[in-house]
Amino acid sequence: MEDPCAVEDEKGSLTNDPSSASPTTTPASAIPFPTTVTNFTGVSVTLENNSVWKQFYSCGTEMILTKQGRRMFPYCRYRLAGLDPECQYSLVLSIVPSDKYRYRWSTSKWEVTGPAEHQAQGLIRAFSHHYSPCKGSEWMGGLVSFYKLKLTNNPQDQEGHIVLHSMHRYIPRLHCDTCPRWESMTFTFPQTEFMAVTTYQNFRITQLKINHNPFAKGFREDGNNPRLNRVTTVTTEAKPVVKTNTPSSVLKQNESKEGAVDLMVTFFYVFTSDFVTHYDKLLSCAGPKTGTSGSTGRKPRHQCNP
DNA sequence: TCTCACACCTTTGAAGTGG
DNA sequence: CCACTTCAAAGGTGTGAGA
Repeated sequence: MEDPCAVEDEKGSLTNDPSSASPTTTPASAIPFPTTVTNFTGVSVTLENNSVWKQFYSCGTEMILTKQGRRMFPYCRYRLAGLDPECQYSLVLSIVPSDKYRYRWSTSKWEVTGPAEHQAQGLIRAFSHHYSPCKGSEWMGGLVSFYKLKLTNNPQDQEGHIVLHSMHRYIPRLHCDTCPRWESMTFTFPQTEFMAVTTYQNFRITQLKINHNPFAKGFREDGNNPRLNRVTTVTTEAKPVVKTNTPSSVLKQNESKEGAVDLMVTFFYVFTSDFVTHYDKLLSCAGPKTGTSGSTGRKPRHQCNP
């Protein structure tokens, strides 16, 4: 399936309705977080969809956890520079607690309710790009997207999804390791921090998700959606109607495919400090792109399904 | 707080059609 | 044989009821 977020940046301009802003939110433009991080060796990583992340961060990003696994939205998409073109690198996205607390949603803000739950050893916490390892020139030649990463709250998950605790705060970290591993670099973007939840708590986050995520298009206001009409009727006071004149229309205008090669991702397990890869099937599905098909280069579905 | 069924959506390859 | 259109399947989305 095509990268659903490929046009979100170009779209970029979520309705900036001041009247709908929560008193506790921060204007996205006022967030000083860096778009590009450069380490001491000169390697730099750019958060490609930074504008979207900033909009979500200004409201307090929430990510849904489900038993079967839910994709992140927005997801992490990077552009790398400064790598040794001939050196082999592995790219891994890990998601780590950003503090040691558990939270609850109280009317309009998050409150600490106690210490964080203990994260059991061996739980899946990282996601390796399936091109890993790959030459620096190839990593730098396109975008590195982790849109297939899924989050779950199921400790028994066997699908390779990242296991998190609901109502805890996390932050993704990009690891760039040379192969063989004699150097490791980690890049973190504070604006990608999020709260893991099983149900959205902040309705502004729901609005942002609906406006930006094409898979949630059915919840946008178009005047002909009986379900949305129902929701509007029932929750007029609590949930202002989603405005869509911008995102959905711009989305149509931006249906041209993203030029850069959008690298697929796959998963791997973390057992203590050892990474055990098991993505043979996905690798077999990661053929070259053909024709006007999407940017994932996936093979027919019946071959991809485990 | 969490799980599940649901309706609606996008994406994609296969099948069908016509030149 | 090729280009184009149509269709169905897979899978992603948030909602809302109920546990």
